[in-house]
Amino acid sequence: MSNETTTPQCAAKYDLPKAYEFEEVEERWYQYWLEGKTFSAQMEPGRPAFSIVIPPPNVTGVLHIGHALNNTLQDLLTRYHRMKGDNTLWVPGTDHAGIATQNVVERQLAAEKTNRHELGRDKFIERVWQWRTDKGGTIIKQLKRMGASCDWDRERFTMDEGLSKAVREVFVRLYNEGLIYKGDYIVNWCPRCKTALSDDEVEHDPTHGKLYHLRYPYSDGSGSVVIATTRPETMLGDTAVAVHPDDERYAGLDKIGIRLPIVDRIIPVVLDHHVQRDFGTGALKVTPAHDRDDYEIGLRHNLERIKIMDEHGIMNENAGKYAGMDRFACREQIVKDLAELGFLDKIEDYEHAVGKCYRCATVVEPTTSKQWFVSVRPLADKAVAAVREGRIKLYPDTWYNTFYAWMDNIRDWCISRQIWWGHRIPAWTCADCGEMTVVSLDPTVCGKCGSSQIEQEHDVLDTWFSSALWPFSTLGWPDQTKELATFYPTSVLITSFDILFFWVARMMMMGLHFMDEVPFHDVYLHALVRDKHGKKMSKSTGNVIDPLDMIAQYGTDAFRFTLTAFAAQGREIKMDEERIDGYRRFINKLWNAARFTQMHIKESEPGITAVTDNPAALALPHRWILSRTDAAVRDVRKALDGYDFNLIASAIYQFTWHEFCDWYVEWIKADLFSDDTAKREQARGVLLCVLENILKMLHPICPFVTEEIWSQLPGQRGTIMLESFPEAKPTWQDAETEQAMQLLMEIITAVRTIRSEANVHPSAKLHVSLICPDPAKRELLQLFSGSICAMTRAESLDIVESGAVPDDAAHSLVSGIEVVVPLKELIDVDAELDKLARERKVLEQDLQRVRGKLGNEKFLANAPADVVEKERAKLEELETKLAKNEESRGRLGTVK
RNA sequence: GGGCGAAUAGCUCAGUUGGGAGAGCAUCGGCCUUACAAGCCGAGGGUCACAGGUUCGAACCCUGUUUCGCCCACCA
Repeated sequence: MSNETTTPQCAAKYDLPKAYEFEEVEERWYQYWLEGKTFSAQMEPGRPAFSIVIPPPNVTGVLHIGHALNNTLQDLLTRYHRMKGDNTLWVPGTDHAGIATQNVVERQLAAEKTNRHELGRDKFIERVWQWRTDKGGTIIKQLKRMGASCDWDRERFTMDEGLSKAVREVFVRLYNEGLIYKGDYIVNWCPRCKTALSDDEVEHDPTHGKLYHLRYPYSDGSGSVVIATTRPETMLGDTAVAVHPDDERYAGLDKIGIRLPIVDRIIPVVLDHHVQRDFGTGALKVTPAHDRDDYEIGLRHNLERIKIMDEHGIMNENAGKYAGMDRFACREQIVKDLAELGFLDKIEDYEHAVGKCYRCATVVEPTTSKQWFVSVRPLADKAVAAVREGRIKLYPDTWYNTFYAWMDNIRDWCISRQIWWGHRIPAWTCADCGEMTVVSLDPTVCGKCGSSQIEQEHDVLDTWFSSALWPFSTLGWPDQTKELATFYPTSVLITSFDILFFWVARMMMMGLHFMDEVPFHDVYLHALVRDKHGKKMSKSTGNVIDPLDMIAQYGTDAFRFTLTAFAAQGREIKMDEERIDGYRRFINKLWNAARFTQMHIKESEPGITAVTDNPAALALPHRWILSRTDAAVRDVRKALDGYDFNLIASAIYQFTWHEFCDWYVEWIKADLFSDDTAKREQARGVLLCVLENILKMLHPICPFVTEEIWSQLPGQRGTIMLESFPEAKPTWQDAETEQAMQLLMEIITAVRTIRSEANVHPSAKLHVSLICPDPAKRELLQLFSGSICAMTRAESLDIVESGAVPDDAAHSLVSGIEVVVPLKELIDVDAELDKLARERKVLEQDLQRVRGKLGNEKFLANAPADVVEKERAKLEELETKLAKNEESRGRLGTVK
């Protein structure tokens, strides 16, 4: 053993065990990387930079398979660019997740038989921070388990001091620009969370409900109109009935009016184009305080807004005798009462979309309330322009249409939330003059009159408000930092498509507005991970795959490889555990290829791979594998640069297993055991070189196993993480060599097929003849007769220019070469005849097609010359094959 | 209602400027062969959803239909 191998690795050199054991390896290497600060970014403004900000998981989160996918893709890009030599930064962090986190802590309090109101606001906030310190680090630990190479010294939290400063700065500036306003509008209200929700935070679930048909009498007693509703309790707040202006059924009704049952209020009939004449009876009850559309109708016709519920979803004093009832209990009661009074026409089963809180699934109640809004139109226009001009690119490109459509219809963004955990709105109202002071530092007096009687807004900001600033707030904005100069705009954002509008679009708006520059150049939107049947994973269905289970069972690398292999653009991901196991086998295969390499190259031999510098001097199989390596490198780089993650995985898999292991390693075994030093040297040098290239290409996907193997290879080695990523090598490209190898491989496969079909035991020695009229090919075959014998386990090999095929031989034709294997009594004549008959059928079909083409004058006239030439060559080959087939059938027929 | 996507081997999917249908897994047969039985060698298997059209030529381009999935939307 050489004593040069004194590199202070994190493990001593050892003979690799027969199977890869990932548990210990993963733990050990992650620690090594952390201690070596290998993930740290440098502040070098000049150098090409690559930066990603993590989509911050909720601080309450635990790693689910979507995180696993998302972070695997980010890590593999980060590692790729780091190896390419870019100054690379991946910013990690978590989101304070207002409602979600508050819910968690409130549940804790409930278990302690108390609640936040008893505790008071300050104590409650303290309690949340405490929770964050104790439990908030879970997902970060899990990301480390995934191998994430984030710059952990730069971990950020949306409630950090720095980020909070950014939030206030943005709020104040937008307010001063008139882009933030406060007003009484209809919003989605969650009676459980007791807060307003933005439109995006409401999910519409198809729900089985009832459609109630209520009869409203005309005020003059001359008749009645039937209206339909799914929420009959809201009739208590009705202030009009609307009909379409052109609806002749109700002509003149607007002059009369309606006597509202139970309430006994006279309400007007208004004419509004919004009403769909063909729905129900074409008459619509209007409750401006509890329905968005009705709210707008109300604005158009100056209708009174009567709120009939409080913030808990309990009927209020305006509900008269129903006051104090829960909204759903009230619904039942009111239907009963209307029925008794004869105002209920009928009840139908009805399936419709019901809006629910995305956090707690409570049915939201549209209601009017005072809220803060962002005027998004001017901000959205900038974002749309940036995307249209190609300054931000979306992958896959199918998202452009959806993006534009959504941005065109965007409504103002309700940013106030009536909870405690979050960034409190920096606005103070003066008790004396009533003016509002909006400043970034807490004021002591009113900005208008100087009074000290000021009180801060109680509401906090929507969580997505701070997330929208993430790409620049994490880099130190509003200060002019080196980080911003070096890493903004970030390179790419990788996220799930379901937060394209929650988050991605808003980052574009804020980034463009405050940095005057896009927040990222590329956006890669990946799919949702579903189960293997394509169903959404959910706890209730019981089809959830827990990433930590997968890691424990198959190892992080196998899991990461699987996620990468599944990540095809525009495809949903149907996760199948069997695939993970398949890729675990792949990693084990690689491990064993490394073991094999290590067996032959134990000691450090600097310069052993120098043989690859002059490929022309190498024997054919070496030239071939180098040419194939070059092709693989080009494929992998292209796929990486285009975010075609599935192609990265398949290119590496295919090359490693089927070209390197199956062909190359098998082929060079004889050389590795040879007495010829030169032969041995070449084989060892190329073997090691190609393995190294594979490890480097694979490292971004499978960081652990590649690092472990790398450290066990001979020579003084640092971490593979900081090696340079393989580049295309034009000197390795060699089409002629690939063609020659192709021919040899086809011959070998032909012999193996004959062998297998005739059921010849592998230990039974064979004699093979090759009839080859082409002198150049004959020379090639002669040169590699040893390899052909070894790969087919043939005892002897004759290569002749011409000759007759013996009666008892199996044979096939490959590229003009006749492969003949005399089988004596081994041959199964019937089976052979069957096979020939099948082959003949195929040949005749092919011939018919080719002759048809070549007989078509239009084809000859219009098709490119090379295509015609190819068809001619094909015709010739098919004719030869058919002739040989006839010959064989005749011969075997006589044997029989 | 509008938009987007998908339909190719038993399953999951490739198939990038239109030119002889591929991979992995599964299945079947044979093998412990100087790294790997977590392996090796070989085989079978497809009317490229359907119907038209363009073209010398279509899995691919166009039109329509069917089925499935997703997103958006103010039919109460």
